[in-house]
Amino acid sequence: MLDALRACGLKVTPQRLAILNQLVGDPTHPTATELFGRLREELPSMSFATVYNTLAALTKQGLCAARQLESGPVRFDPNVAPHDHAVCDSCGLVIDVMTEGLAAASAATNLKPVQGFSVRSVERIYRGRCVQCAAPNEPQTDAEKETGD
Amino acid sequence: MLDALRACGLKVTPQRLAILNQLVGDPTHPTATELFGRLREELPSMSFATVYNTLAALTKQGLCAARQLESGPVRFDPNVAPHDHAVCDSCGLVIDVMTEGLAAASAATNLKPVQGFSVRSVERIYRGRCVQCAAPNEPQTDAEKETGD
DNA sequence: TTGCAACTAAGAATCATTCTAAGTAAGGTC
DNA sequence: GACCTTACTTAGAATGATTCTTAGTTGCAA
Ligand SMILES: [Mn+2]
Ligand SMILES: [Mn+2]
Ligand SMILES: [Zn+2]
Ligand SMILES: [Zn+2]
Repeated sequence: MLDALRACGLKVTPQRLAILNQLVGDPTHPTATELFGRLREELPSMSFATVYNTLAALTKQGLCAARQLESGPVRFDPNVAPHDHAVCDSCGLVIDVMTEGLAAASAATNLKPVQGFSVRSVERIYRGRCVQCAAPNEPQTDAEKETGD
Repeated sequence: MLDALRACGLKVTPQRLAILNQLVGDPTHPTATELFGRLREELPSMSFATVYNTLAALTKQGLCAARQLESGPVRFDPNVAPHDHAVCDSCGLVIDVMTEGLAAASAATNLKPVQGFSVRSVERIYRGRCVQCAAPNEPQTDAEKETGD
């Protein structure tokens, strides 16, 4: 953590360590607001702007990635390796999907120019319903997720 | 146009006809603000909220699609057939990319459940630089696009 | 025609994000 | 270890996108 910051020329501060620790290993693709909420007790004086500033700095240095998978706030991803995402239409859940086999080969193929574009990356978004929400009886809403229901 | 609105139970109003006419056949994936700007002379009294209301109604009825391809405002797409997009890192240009051959087959394959998700659709986003911006001499910025430079 | 639900206009409100100004502290230098 | 410089943090204002509210208007079915 500490080394990762130094390695890319960012000063090591308690705020940055806390944000990076919170984000690393979190597979839920949290928003800035979610991270801010989780860090309030650890660093009660931290400003919201610092969360945005820090996430922007980390993103620019490639320590995390910003993803806009749907309308609403940007989500942050500690997984900077190329991968795809599945997004639940019903509850908003986002999970990583590793491209594999034929798909991976196809992704490589797709780095060929497309209609004049010089392609730097290809990402795929699977939309549908997660396991919870696909179950016919109890579709989980965003509101329910928040109350832990 | 007129029929399309009636066919899905929406009342026909001058505002809706104007918005739909403006959007249909426009391949640039305009934002609500862009559409509002273009319609000001035709319907000077139209409210911004009406543009949003109408686009939401059209989207719900499947007459257009809302796409969040990057951070910033949502873009609207008259092309509701499944297709992919290429987005220019430099100037923001968005173009349609039709999936073809192997890629199309792979897309069909991908409608299999992914890690428990029941997949409704798969979309792909190609990121890179458009023809203008890939040219080494005169990369086109958003600002330049607006002034027509 | 008439009635009413659906629609529109105007502006306030909300949400996400960025900016500004002033103070603070990390980390290199002596 | 004290000092300096500059990057960083804070608080709050500002901006931009979108949604909400309320009151007035209109498409269109009966
Ligand atoms: Mn991810
Ligand atoms: Mn399109
Ligand atoms: Zn779900
Ligand atoms: Zn471009």
